[in-house]
Amino acid sequence: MNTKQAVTLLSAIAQEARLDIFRCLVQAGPAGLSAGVISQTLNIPNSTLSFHLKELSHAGMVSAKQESRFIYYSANYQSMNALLTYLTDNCCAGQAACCPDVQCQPMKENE
Amino acid sequence: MNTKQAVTLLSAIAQEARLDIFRCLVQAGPAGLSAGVISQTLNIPNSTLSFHLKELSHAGMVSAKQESRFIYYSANYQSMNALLTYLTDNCCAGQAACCPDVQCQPMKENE
DNA sequence: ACTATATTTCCATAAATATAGAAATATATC
DNA sequence: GATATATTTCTATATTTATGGAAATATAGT
Repeated sequence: MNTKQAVTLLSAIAQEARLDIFRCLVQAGPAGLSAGVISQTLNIPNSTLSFHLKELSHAGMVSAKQESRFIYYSANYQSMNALLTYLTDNCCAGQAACCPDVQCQPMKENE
Repeated sequence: MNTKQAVTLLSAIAQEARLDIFRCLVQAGPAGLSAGVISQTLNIPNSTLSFHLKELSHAGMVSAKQESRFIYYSANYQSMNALLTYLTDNCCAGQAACCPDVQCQPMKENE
């Protein structure tokens, strides 16, 4: 991971519609969601959604998989993880007193 | 943390100059660096740097502390951590098979 | 090949963002 | 109060990004 790559990934999710889309997909798990379902869930017009999905997948933040007429989009967890690692690498000048223990949290019932 | 707040933080670092600045500060630790040192280190003109520092601090990604003629900027680790947590919350539909163990890594000698 | 559904591309417009020189402001020292 | 240093604000310009309707493309079933 280098600065440019990280900026590409960050830019992809640094936008309200796309962050919503991304988080939807993160929570949906590896199976992903079709474009239509995302459009309905988040109330985003098709053409706008398509633009954002293209941005996300071009950046490598989500993956697309065609299945008959549907295209299933899913979060690219590898990219997400690489990005998080990049941001926290070597932090705090060795003081190790400032970083969280970020780990995958299984979804809770009430969320 | 909500979508808008997260987008604000992400937008702050989703830009090459600002990501460089931010990582510089992350690695510098809580003491931070003065604007002048950052300017020289990264070779960014004063006015441009000032613009980016304002973006970063306005977003809450860095903190500023005046000390005599100097202004010391430091990474806001709390914001960083909240952001990372927000991105990984409830991920993978409970499969818990996709997330990293992101933790503060003390700086290694050769870096 | 006709029809329905899913998604994307095209397009024009609107809005936000990045850049850096020059001038202004703030603080410190003599 | 004059001078030097640190940083910001002002300004204009250039560039990138977001939006959504309409048309186009792709896939599937009849």
